[in-house]
Amino acid sequence: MARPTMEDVAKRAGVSRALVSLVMRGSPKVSEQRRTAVLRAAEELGYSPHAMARSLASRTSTVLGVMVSDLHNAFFAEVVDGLDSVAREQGFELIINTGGRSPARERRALDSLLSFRPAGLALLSPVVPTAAISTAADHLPIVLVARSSRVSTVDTVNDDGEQGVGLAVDHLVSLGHRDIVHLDGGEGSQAGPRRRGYVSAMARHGLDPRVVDSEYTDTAGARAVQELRGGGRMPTAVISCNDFNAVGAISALEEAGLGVPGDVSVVGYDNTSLAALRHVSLTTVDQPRNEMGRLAAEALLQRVRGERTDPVRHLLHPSLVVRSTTAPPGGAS
Amino acid sequence: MARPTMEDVAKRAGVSRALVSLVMRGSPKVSEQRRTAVLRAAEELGYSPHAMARSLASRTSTVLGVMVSDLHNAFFAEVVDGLDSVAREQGFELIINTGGRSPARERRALDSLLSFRPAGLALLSPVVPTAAISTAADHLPIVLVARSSRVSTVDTVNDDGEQGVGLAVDHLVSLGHRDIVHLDGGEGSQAGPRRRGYVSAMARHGLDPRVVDSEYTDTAGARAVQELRGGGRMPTAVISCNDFNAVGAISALEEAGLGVPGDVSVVGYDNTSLAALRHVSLTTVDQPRNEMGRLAAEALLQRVRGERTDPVRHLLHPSLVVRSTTAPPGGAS
DNA sequence: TTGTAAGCGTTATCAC
DNA sequence: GTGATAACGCTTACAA
Repeated sequence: MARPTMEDVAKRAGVSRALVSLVMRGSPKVSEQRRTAVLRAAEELGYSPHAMARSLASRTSTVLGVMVSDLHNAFFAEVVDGLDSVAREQGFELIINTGGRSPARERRALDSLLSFRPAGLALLSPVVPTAAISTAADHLPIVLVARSSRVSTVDTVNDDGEQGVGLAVDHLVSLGHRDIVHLDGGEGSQAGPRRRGYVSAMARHGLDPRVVDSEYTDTAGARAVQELRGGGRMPTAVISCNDFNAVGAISALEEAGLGVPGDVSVVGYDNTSLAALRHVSLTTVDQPRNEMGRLAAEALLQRVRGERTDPVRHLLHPSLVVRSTTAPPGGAS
Repeated sequence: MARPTMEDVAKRAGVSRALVSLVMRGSPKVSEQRRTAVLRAAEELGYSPHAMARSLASRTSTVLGVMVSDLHNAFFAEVVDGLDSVAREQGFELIINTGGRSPARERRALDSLLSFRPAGLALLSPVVPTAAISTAADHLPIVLVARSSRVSTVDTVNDDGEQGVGLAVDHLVSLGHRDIVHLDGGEGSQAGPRRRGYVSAMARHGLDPRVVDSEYTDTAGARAVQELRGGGRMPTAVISCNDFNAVGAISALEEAGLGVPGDVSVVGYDNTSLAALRHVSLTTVDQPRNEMGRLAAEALLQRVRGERTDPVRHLLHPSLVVRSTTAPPGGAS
């Protein structure tokens, strides 16, 4: 059960521990003969280097910590993919931990990650208080994804939610819609910019904004539509705060006998895999998630290498993906 | 930037390093006075213990490694939740890594996890070769989730796919269906048991099985339905290998002008959050994912504590969740 | 090119 | 109760 150590390999190869260390790290100043001897001994013993001991001795780390606030949301999976590919390219590896969208669990996840002394930390849509983040930022580089912050020592990567919802409004207006409602994300992350984007885009087109309180879930989307029906005037188009909400809205509309997009057009946000399902085929706003992950990793590694100390704030351009849930108002179903 | 060490805390509190260590580990044999002094010093310095150094010195680990084959599949998120809660209860923490369903990436993820010398390893639906797994199993406890294995040194946790699909067949037969097709998962994990369950359940009811090759994606499900239409006889019911496949099948059926469940009933597998969306409302087979995670963690920790060396093979009972995509054949749409 | 020796931050074993 | 001191597995000057 006990794993072999460098000492074991050294003994078997008849060399010193230090030499094994050099071979393991691919140093050029080792004779070919010794190198193969060491490598063979390691192979025979099934030796693999002890990352923790290495990091302890070298006072360096090749680990980036990632805190994913919610593993259930596929949004983060692609951000992690982006982080992973850049990290790997540059010789770093990821360790992931999850916060379950609870500040308490997130705090523990953060501490756990920190206890491994990673070179840097990426927090994906964290809900922990800013204070905890800025304290941690005193000790290592931190990048926030899908959460903005004014802390001057952390980098941030976000999509421009204002612009994204603006694209959705423009699209609907160009189709001829004038009565467009926004189903709001409430306290949810990034809900603010999306709402602001809606309001200002409507104003730009000289239209009256109508915001209905809702949340980032499909039942909330359905409920919002029911409220809308109770309230009297039905809009010709709905812009949801995210894809889940949009799907809930669609099913409530259909239950009410309203066709999508025949009677009401619906636009989502995030372009999750759900939106791409042919059964759903939702027009939605795409965030460049993979790119966000890549930029986050790069921001982290720049700081790790000491290339930069000023904070960087990436604001990426979202794009509209037109599918089958939007059409001119009053068109055939 | 450099983090404070135990030495720093000791100095500030005016005690020895060993005493700080005792306090950090909550030893009872420390005077109340010194304890609070140490704790305060640690707080002021922002000290947090160095997990790697601790593990190195104590020759123990309180870390469980988790390799998630595919972060995009929400199935695993709940398994991780189960693992996490048990691990936490027993004073362990998780570090997660992802394999992206590629054997090469998975190997790297495995090595990375191993390099932290965790107390045990949970592999969620891994695709790495058995050899790699059994080699690793020589050095630490390993549990496989959603992947069976005959390796005598690893534990496994699976749902009984045969039984699960049997439930689906029974349900459809009790509704009056006799012409039931299975859309097969091909090489996918757990596709074999599901197919066998279908065949034997059909035989039990004296019905002819009909298996159509497919895959675990919605486009594959749609394609299989198109083949079925081209082939002539349409069944009255379809059992998909998983929920994604089922949703694809539904949309292809609807595009063909066939109502679900009016003309054709559809059953999925996994009870993912997708199936629960009201817009989908899919009848499906539920795996007790959280429970699977909990059992996996418990199996691991039993071995870690040396309480057991014989392998354990958990085979959990799935259950049927009846929603809106199944009805008697020939019924109204 | 190779070996020796001194750490890295912690725990464990003793004495006091 | 408290404090030295020797590990843990590895890296890294520095010497040889």
